[in-house]
Amino acid sequence: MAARTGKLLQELFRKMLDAFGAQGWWPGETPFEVALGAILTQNTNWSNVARVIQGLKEAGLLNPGALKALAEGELARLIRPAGYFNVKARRLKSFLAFLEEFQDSMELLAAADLETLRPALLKVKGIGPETADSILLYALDQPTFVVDAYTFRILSRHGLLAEPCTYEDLRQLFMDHLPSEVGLYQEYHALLVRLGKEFCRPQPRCSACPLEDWPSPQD
DNA sequence: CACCAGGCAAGTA
DNA sequence: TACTTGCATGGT
Repeated sequence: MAARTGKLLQELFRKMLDAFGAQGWWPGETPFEVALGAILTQNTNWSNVARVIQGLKEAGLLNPGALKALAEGELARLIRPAGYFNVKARRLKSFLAFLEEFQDSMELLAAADLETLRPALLKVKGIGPETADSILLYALDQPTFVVDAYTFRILSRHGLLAEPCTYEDLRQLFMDHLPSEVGLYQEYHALLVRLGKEFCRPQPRCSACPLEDWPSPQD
C-alpha cells in the first residue's frame, strides 16, 4: 500500500457509497449525546447503547448538570444495558469533569483546534484514540479519521495492510491520502462500519460482499 | 451452547 | 515496546 494508496482509498469509498448510500452518522441529536454514545459504545453493540440513551433522555438526564449530580453508582445502574457499567460510569464521570473545564459546553469545546483538543481528550481516563476521534469527528466536526476494528479487518482481508500496523499508522494513512474534509471522514468511517457489520465479520468469512474481489490482483 | 459487539487501562515481561 | 487480562450486557 504505497504509491497507489490514494487511488485505492478513493475506490473503496466509492464502492461502499454505491453499495450502501450515505449513512448519515452519527445517530444522536446533540453533540453531548454523541459524545456520551461514543463512550458507551466501547466494545459494545449500538442497540444496547441506544436503549441506555433513550432511558436517560426520558429521565431528563441527557445533560452535563444532571449527570454530574448523580452518584457514580447510580449512574452505573442507569447505564447497565450498555455493559461494563461500572467502568463506563467512571469514564463518563471523567469526561464530565473534563467538560467542566469548558463550562459544560460542547460548543466551547468545539471552538478549540484539533491539535489542542485531541491530546487533551486522550488524557481523559477512559477516552482512547477511537473514542477521542469519534467525539472530535462526529460531535465537534473536527477533521480527524476514526479507525476501528472493522477498519483493520476490512483492509487486512483485502491484503492492503503491511502489518504490524497501529491505530495511529492507519489514521495517518487515511488522513495523508484523502482530502481533509469532515463530511468525507464522517461518511467513510460510517460506511466501513456498515460494510463490516454486514459482510466482514470475524466468522464466517465474507459472503456476497459488495466489494467482490476488489482490489483485483493486477492492481 | 459459543461467539460477537463502533475499546480502554493496568499489569506483566 | 508488545502482549495479556478484566470489564458485562444483550443479540444471533
